[in-house]
Amino acid sequence: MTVTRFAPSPTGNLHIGGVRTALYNYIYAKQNDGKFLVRIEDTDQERSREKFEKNILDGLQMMGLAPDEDPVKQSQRGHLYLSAAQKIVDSGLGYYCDCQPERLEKLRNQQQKAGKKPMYDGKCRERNLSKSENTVLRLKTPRDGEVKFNDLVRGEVIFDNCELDDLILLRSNGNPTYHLCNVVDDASQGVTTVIRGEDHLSNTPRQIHIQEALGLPALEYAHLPLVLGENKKRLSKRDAVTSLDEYIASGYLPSSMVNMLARLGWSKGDKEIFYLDDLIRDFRMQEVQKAGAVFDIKKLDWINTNHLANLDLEEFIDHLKPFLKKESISLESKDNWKEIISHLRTSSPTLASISQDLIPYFLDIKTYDQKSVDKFLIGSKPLLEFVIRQLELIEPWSEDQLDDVLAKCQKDLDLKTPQLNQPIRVAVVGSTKSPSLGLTLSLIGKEVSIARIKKAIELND
RNA sequence: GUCCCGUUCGUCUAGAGGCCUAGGACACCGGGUUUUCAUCCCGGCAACAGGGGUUCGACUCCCCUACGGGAUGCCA
Repeated sequence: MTVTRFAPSPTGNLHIGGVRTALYNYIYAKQNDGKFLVRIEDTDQERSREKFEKNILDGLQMMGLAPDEDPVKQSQRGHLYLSAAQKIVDSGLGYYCDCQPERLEKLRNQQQKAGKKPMYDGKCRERNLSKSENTVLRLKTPRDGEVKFNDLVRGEVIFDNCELDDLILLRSNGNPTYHLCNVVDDASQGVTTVIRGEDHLSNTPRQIHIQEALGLPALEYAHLPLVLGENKKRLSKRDAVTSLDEYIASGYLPSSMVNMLARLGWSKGDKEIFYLDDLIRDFRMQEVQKAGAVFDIKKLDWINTNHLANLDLEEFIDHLKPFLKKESISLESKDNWKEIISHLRTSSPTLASISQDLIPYFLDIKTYDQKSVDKFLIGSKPLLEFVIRQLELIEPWSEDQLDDVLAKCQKDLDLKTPQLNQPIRVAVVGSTKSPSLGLTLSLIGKEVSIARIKKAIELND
């Protein structure tokens, strides 16, 4: 059975690169009727935090990428690594080394200066040292030959063993290193396919050597191209929003994030809108692009617009509610809230900005758009006074009636549509952004509309 | 520095030797939807990194250069 895993280290909040890795792991497992597992790689005690672990797990849950088994934590399986290390020692494939960091650093510098690849020189390889307080355990890496593995996105990948040195398995403090843990855990969790970022490509031959020393079966790999920022560099907190939470807080739907991340580095014909189910059906790891891909927020906006539009009204409102709360908008404060939402739901690409757009329909106008005021409100006093007199007569206050009256005003005043409508619109919603004017006024209601136009007139004085 | 991986419109990509006058999408620009924003529709702009091969023929195969990324840790 195919078993994949997502193995984040809890040293930060779940970031979108991680989400993509998890997503591809999840999809691949589901496509093969396999299992998707999560492993928390928290061996870095300095930087690992419980809250990050929670954030990662919650994030996956939210994205619909829940693991098929309870996540395991490396910090709780120390014995596994130690016994694996012992096995390597016993089989003579590892050795203790007491070379000091200072010596190693000097060595590296020299090698680099000489134009060579920095590598441990194997000084202790045949010294047969036994374990002591400041020895590390190293793996005896084969000196010649090559390592081959199959990569689902790159095909066959080959590394020369002479490029690799004897890596450290156990630190001098006795703790296992990342590579050892990783290999041991993949084996113990029954992982068959390792799907991870391209930054791990050159780690792979090292890990294969550990597998071989432990007599473990070979795995299948897929190294994903990295998610890049606008600067074409690996997406980093420094120059872009990286954490999933922030995207969700801006009002992007989880399904939009899935769609966006899946489409980054992969495509299927002309199709652009995908949901998780579509991906499980259509995605092919072999079709994944080899080069890194830039994360384009504009494309995300467009995708989100589509996903939002595909929601039915009830679902849409459920997603919108937390954002309304942030703006202190309560739907119940208006009888016609359903009507308002259904007309405004496509106003902006994110739930957060839609909520902003909704403010004038539920609360007082918070801010007037200065440009709109300058352009349309200044000098509009006579016009607005005229309009108010007409509006006050309207009964019932319906879109049709409003359209008629507005058309009549336009004729009476001999104005073009925007000349009449824009000042009214700005007076009523604070900007030029709103549905057609008759509809806008009907949604806002007679009393409030007239009050706002009066206020706009005062503003004019 | 060394090793590895990569390189098609601004961005995401299609393209597995002739179907390519290089296709789609986002963005952008212009037009339309009885002249607000958004939506929607129509149209436009725009790319095979460069140089050598191989071949009747190369975006597609090979080599070199350039550029970008990754790895070079007792981090993961």
